[in-house]
Amino acid sequence: MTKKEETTREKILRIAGAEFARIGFNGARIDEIAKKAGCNKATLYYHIGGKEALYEAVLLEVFPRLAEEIEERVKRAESIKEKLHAFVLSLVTTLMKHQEISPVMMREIASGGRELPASVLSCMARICSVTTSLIEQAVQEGIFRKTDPLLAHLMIVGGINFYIAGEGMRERVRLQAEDEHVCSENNDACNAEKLAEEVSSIIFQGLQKKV
Amino acid sequence: MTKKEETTREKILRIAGAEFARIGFNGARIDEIAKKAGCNKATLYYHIGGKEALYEAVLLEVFPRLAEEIEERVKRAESIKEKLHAFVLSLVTTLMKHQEISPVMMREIASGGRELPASVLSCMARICSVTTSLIEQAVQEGIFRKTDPLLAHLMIVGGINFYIAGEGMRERVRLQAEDEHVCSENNDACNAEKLAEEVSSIIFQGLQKKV
DNA sequence: GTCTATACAATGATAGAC
DNA sequence: GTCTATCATTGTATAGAC
Repeated sequence: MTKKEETTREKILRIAGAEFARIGFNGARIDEIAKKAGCNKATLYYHIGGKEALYEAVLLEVFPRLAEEIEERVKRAESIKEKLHAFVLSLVTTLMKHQEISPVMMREIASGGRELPASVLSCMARICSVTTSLIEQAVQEGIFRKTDPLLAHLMIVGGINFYIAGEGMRERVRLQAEDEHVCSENNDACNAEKLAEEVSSIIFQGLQKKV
Repeated sequence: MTKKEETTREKILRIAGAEFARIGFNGARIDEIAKKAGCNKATLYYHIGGKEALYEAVLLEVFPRLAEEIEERVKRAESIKEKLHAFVLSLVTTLMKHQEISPVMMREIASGGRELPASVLSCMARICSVTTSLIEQAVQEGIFRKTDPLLAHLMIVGGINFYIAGEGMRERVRLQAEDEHVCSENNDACNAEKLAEEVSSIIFQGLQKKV
């Protein structure tokens, strides 16, 4: 194992990821990222090369690996139910580990992926394809009723992203109205296993063909 | 009925909504909004008063009405199943009618609602509360199995938002890879009724206690 | 109410010393 | 590879004429 010291480039990417997640591409400031990364703005430009390149570098640090992992784990699982669960668990685990992805993904979708590098776009398409073809297969086999696979996919992905990225907003809501009885005072599903089990079972049962 | 001519202020708000939806608060430009609204930048400041005020005005144009409508329609429905469907249909209809809301909402959640005016935040809390208490009630009555109401809520809201706001990205994906067989070549669930029926039935069936 | 002109700050980016 | 200093541009906001 090589020496475990973070290079300047790695540190910049890590900080930049957090900043892009917090306030988005347009909101993030090169100055701020450099400062938080403990280096000079010029140093950042030396290593990376500009704001757009920085953004792409951050995304490429995560998305290809995510797509690969999902494809692999789903393939390894056997039944439809297990494949579905593998997909959800894989997604949840990654999104919880890399907290910056959910916010960035959500902003990109909101923007119609207009600024998204093609490389990243194709990763998202791959991920989407895993679920939709899985569901189509289940429909063919008569396990699921006829449905729009894309919608089911987006209920999974959208639900998980809202759940994970939404923690910040829920906290703000809590602070604002301590007395009003608002949602989620006890969100105990916030460990990956539980969350994945819950989501995949809702979708599986919800799509099952009634006998 | 008063004369149906759009005032300058109304036009500014309409254009601003579209711009905030397209590129977010930080991305939107006062210059651009004024230009598209066919007026001068100074005129915009005269009518509204600043970028933040503009943002809040745009949101207040929609969110309170949305929250009210949802509460009202859900209350009018009778069974749990009908209430759930009323919620989803109401949400879908409004989000499809006011295309700018989904993107703005998603960006706000991504940002932890940090820039969100308290007035708007409370609307979102009200909406959230409708589903969660509905689901809690169903759990009490033994219709639904024990579950995290917030998660179910977010699967509905997240799924719908991803579905509606995601159209732009899906188009980009299609353009990029015309030959690759990607998701959603026939998304025929894109009318409000069908979409709502699909979502609410997945959630209802998915949460039902098995007999 | 709407315009022109402009002040003023912030920001992405670079040149050049060390 | 990292820094200081600086530039050019853009973007929010306002003053004042009409």
